Amino acid sequence: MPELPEVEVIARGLHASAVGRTVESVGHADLTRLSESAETLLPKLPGRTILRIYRRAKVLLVEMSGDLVLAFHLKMTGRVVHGPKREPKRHDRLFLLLDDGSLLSFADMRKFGYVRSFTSKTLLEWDFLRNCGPEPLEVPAVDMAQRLRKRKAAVKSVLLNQAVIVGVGNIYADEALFRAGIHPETKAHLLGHSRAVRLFQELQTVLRQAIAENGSSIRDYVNAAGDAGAFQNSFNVYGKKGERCRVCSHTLEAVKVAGRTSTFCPKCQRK
DNA sequence: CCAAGCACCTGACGGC
DNA sequence: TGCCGTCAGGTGCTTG
Repeated sequence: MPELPEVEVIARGLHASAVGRTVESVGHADLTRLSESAETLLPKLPGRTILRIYRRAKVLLVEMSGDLVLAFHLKMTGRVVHGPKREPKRHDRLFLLLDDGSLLSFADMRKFGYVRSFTSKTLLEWDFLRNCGPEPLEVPAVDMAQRLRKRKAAVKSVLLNQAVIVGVGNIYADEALFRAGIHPETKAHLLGHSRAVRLFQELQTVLRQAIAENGSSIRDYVNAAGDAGAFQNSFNVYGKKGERCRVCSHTLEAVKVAGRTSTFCPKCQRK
């Protein structure tokens, strides 16, 4: 489900509504295949106060008192929602009951996602984050262009590679490539400097716009309050194979790059 | 080190 | 209606 904009929107929403609340109890837990076992994770939580909720790459981080950080990776279908207490449903994975009677819930239909706990020290040592590249909204487009052009793979797969730049997934890779007029199969190292810079300028624009519009909802994504985003209404190419290009009216096509469907306009996007 | 391909799950949708 | 194949906002592991 969530790429950078969606996780960012969730983090901001949770930060605004849940900071200062203390965990009273774990109301429900289905930790099957959840990376950290129930015996080690659950007893750590009651009594801790939520201090800060933020995002790094596509990971949602919940900083709690007593030097504990919960890391949620939502993968394709994970949700973290803060709202009124309710009964567990089929795909709910973890319920944290808070001291104002509200509920912080994690659900994940496909079970790809996970929760792990860290101290501030072990979080820094976590291989996943250590292997992550820079944040696209914190680094100049010129610097990202230089990183990209060191790779020989298709530009689309380089955009998806979290070791190069974090936060970009299939939606925003396709949308940024369209805006920059670049064919997804173009070899990254063959892109000229100016086209690579343009690509990251467009990427930054599309990520900021998506955050402002509350993220993109295809089927599963909802924000911290359980509401859908609106940016899917602004897509130019993602999921639009066979439709007309908004710019030139040519029929949009799709190819597989790095195993992912990549939709593009063959007239507007050149190798 | 880099790149490619499949595995991990469940559900929705289209074709027959 | 129902069965079957395909596809889905991501990453991890294996192989070359």
